[in-house]
Amino acid sequence: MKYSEFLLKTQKEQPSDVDSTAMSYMVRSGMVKKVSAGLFYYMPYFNMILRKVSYHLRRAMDSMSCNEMKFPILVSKETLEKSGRWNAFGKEMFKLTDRNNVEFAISPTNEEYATLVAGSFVRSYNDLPFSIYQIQQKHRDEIRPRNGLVRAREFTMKDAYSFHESVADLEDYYKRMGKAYTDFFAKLGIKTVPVLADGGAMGGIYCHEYMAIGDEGEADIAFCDHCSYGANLETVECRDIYKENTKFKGTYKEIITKDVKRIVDLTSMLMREPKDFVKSMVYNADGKLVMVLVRGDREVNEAKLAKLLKAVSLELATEKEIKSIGSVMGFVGPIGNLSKVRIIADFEIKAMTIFIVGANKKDVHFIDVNNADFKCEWADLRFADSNDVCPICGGKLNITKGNELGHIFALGTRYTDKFNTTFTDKDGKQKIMQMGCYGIGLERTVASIIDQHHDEKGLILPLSVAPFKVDIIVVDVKKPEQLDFANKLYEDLENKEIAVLLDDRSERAGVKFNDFELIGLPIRVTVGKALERGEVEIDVRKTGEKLVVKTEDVEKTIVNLLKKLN
RNA sequence: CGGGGUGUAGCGCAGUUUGGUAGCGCACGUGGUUUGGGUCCAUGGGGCCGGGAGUUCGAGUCUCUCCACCCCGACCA
Repeated sequence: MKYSEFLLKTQKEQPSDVDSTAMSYMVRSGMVKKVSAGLFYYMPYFNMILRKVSYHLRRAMDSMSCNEMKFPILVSKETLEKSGRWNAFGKEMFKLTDRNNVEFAISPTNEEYATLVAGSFVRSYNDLPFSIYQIQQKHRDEIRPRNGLVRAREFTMKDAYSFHESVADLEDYYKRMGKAYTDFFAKLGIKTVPVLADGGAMGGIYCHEYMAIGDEGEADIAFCDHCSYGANLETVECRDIYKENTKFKGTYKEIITKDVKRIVDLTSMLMREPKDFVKSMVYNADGKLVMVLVRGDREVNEAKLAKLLKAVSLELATEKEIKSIGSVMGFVGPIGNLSKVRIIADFEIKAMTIFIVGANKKDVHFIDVNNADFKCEWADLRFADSNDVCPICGGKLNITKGNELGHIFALGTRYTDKFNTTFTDKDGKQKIMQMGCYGIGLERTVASIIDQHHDEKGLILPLSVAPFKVDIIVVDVKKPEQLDFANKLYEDLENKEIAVLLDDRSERAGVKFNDFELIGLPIRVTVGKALERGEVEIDVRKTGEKLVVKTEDVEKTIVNLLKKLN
């Protein structure tokens, strides 16, 4: 490709509304342009990188004997209701209606179709296992799109689905797919770690997220120092290591706290720390009201709560609902004449002796409350932090940020049950298939490559994803000998299947050098004044290595450098 | 959905307080200059000042309204 014919416009200035380093480089290097919230133009250079990523992804899927196909993007309400996801995915899906008033969703992922495909093609165990995948645009009506391409409303997803005759076979395939994911990300130069995660709307037996480590990551992940344990922070179990302490039982009394609802305001008023409070929050779980207690400086872990209650929908109660249990918003607590409400407290509260809670009356709190002053169930309801220990071995937990690039699920019969997807087993009996699904977000993957491979001047693309391996810079395009030599080299390299960007623009050398560094191609060949001595210069972006080579040795040198970079 | 903010040239912004010919930098065109690290000089083009309604002799600026986008929150009961 000649730069003069390539639609690539870089910019010097920092874009104003980007919130991540990767996004800033993507905009400056002319890769993407935002159209509206969470929607982007993918400009040619970015599109080429995406194609490189897809290429490696297809090879990874090939290695898993996974068959590429394509599902419709529209899925009917009827189909999604069968799996229960019309509601479970809910507002996250874009929905539309056809001229006959049939409702559809623009698919957020395709378990339903995959299951239907399995049902219609698999007759007996002889057809199993099999797996299918597609690389397709996905649409999600995100609450708030952010972080550029990391949380967009439209994105490219590789979604794969596998079907098995037994759980053992599923688990074997799941493990191998995990390995294929790790290798795939490594091929792109991304450091990832698999962590145990929460299935959310997908459901299933268990699942792992593939997290790219990065300071600007959206998710918190925890690792153990000693064993190989790694998990999304929201799933990390906090052990019940607390002994009930009833020392100051029954000593509580009312205090007036007029117009003070928030804990921060109460702390200054009462000269206490947030951890001297117990927060009481009322949730509506599938229509039932539940009061949840956590220490004042903690946050309720809704994923854990939903799991405990086996709730599909979980929301904070409204003011009206709080009234209905005999309390007042802002002054909720576990002590008093409360009706129709289950009270669940975090384990940690067991050890608390004198603390503050709402008194279920406007402008009143109780002070010096003991955990034995009310009845409740105990459970693990909070987020773990770095003071918690590894739930497997008891080692020290480290907490860091990461971005979820891939997510694999051992679904079991979560979907195949609903669609009655059966096969005839060896014994002649009909059995339900075991299923797994495996996703990767492509744009996020590119963002993580950039996040992990850049310097202050721009990108440093790994060879595996660089759309061009070599950038030939013609210092002075008005000198025919420079242009001729560059053109010849360009053709020779292209004939060897080495993709080249030939910078033949009539810009000053500095502009071309800066663009080379910004867009991050691996090798720069400078055709300039040294050509008079029969020499050109070669720069390696990643290592900073600089070579001066004879014109007749250029090709050989490039081939060798590329081998070394690989 | 709640709170806050911003909409002015392709991009980044000033101008709005106090109404009076729409500006700056980058980018772009032309001429020259320079030529191995984003040259310099001159000159030019480009705007429904987010949309609508109003107040006014006159609105980018004031009022009302709608829209879009951004940030924070959406559990702090």
